[in-house]
Order: sequence, then C-alpha cells, then structure tokens
Amino acid sequence: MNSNQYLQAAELHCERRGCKLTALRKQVLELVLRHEGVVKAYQVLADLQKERGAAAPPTVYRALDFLVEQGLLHRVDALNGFIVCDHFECQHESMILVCETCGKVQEVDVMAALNGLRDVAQAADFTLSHQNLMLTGLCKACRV
Amino acid sequence: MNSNQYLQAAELHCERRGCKLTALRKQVLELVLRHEGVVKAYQVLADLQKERGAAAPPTVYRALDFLVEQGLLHRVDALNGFIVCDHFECQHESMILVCETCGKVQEVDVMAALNGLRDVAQAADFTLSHQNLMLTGLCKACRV
DNA sequence: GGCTTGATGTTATACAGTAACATGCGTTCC
DNA sequence: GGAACGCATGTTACTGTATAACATCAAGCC
Repeated sequence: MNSNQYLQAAELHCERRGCKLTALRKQVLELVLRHEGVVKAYQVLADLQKERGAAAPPTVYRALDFLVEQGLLHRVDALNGFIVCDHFECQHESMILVCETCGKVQEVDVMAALNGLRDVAQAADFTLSHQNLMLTGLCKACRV
Repeated sequence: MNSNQYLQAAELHCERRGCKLTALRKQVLELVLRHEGVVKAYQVLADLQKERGAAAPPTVYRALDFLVEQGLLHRVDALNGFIVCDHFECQHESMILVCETCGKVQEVDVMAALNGLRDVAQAADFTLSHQNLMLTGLCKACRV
C-alpha cells in the first residue's frame, strides 16, 4: 500500500466512524507517513511549519490525538513519539517492538499470545483494555 | 516488609551489584516509598527540597535513574512516573497494570505468560530484553 | 601530596504537552 | 437570508518533563 492509497483508506475509515479526516489532519498524517518509524510531535510541528508557515503545538497535538483515537497512529510512550498503524481496518492487538539500540520500531500482531497475559491480569482483578503492547529489545540488525 | 527493612535490603542489593546506595539515593528511594503507587520526578524533587533545601532536577533524575538501573524502581512511561519494585531480588518479569480511571498501579508476575510474546517477537527477528510490561485497563474498584 | 574516579551541585536550556480563549466555517432551522 | 449551533482551527501563554554542560567535592590509590 503506497502513501496515497493509505491516505484514501484512512479517509474512508474516518468517514465510516462518523468523523472527518480534514485537510489539516490529513496533512499531519502525511507528515508522519513520510518518516520511517517513530516521529516526535515537535518534529511534525517543524515539518508543518515548513509547509504552511505559522503553526503552534496545539495544532499538531490535536491532529495527532485525533489520529490516535481513530487508530491510524499509535503513541509510543517510551519514546514520546508516534508511529503509523498500517492495519487500522482489522480488529487487532499488536505488540510494538522498540529496538534499544537503533530505536527502530516494528509492529506485530499478537492476538493469541495476549490471552495468557489477559488471564494473569484477570486473576489480579484487572480488566485489560484493548491495547498495544510496547516491548523493548534488540532488532535483527542490532543483534550481534 | 516495612520501609526500613526494604531500605536495608536495597542497600545490600546495591552492594552485591558493586555499587553504592548513597545517602542521597537512599533519601530519594525513601521519598518514593512514602507514596503509594506512581510518583513523579518533580514530586520527589519538591519533597527533597522540603527536606534538604535547594535541589535541582538533575539531582533527582540522577538518583531515580540509578534506582531504576538497580531494579529498585520501575519507570512508568505512560505516566511519566516511577513506582517501587518490591521484589527486586528475584529474577522476574512483571506486568504493570495501570488503571485508566484511577491511575492506580499494580505489579504482577508474569514469567510464564510472557513466553508466548517472546515467541512472537522471535518470529519477527526481535529479541526481547528482560523487561516489564505496562498495560492499561480497569482495576477492580473502577470496573462497574 | 597529587591524581583519578564517581557523586553531587548549579545554571541554563531543550523538549513535551495543555489551558483558555479567539476566530472561522459549514449546517440546520426558522 | 440570517441566527444559532457545533466543531475545527488559530493564538497566547504557560506548566511539566528532562538533559547538557560545566563546577565542585570526597574517597581511594599511587
């Protein structure tokens, strides 16, 4: 799926969910797409300023929050960053693997394996939300 | 284990690992212990200032980083906070459950359940580090 | 004593995120 | 058409989180 296809699909996805991927939101999504892996809010802000002049933090944060809500982006807490989710259509639970060395990020599906964790949480009287796990380790390239 | 016992055990733990739980570090650890659940760095800083006058952010962050490295504290990325780990002695992999509603945090052991995730990561050519999972959901009290 | 090493102090600043209010703009309802 | 509403965006100012860089201090070693 190329960038344009993605944006089109994203637009449809939003419509189906009863909200609008406005020009600004689309532009922010596009800026995130342009980077590989994790992007920081202030990076997006800088990019946005290059493209449309003045822009303040709230502009970017609002768009990013929206995109996360729609499932188009994931927030990576450990890095204060955001990554594109490229399978927002399907119900999924994914695990986000963050390489300690190079910082690269990949997302893998993990529906089945999560059940074990869900059981443990349940035993502790805790109900897991639908969510994305974030785990750290070493990616193939950084493993010696 | 009460607070004093904990601090003593922590001191020993550090010595065994070839480093020192200095007076400052001990004081910071104590301040974290005093709170239930997650504490913020700047909260600790404020507490520290009350006890010893002037103190700047790096003082606290350095101590907190040290304590995390030694396994005495866990960082809770999603909340920009820290919690005490009360079983730093044993090799463990734990899952930290953060309630979306009340923000309370609990830590449960999850050695076994993690293996499923490890397998999935391995299949994606990714080696998980020894780590603590952080998951969100609803605790018993907040579930209606 | 003089040197090294690691911990702490200090100053300044970078980076992350939000509150609060103003403005614009399309829809609906009359 | 135009009033009223709701939502997106713009703007200002601020709060909160974290670190770089350099200065100082204290303990151990030769």
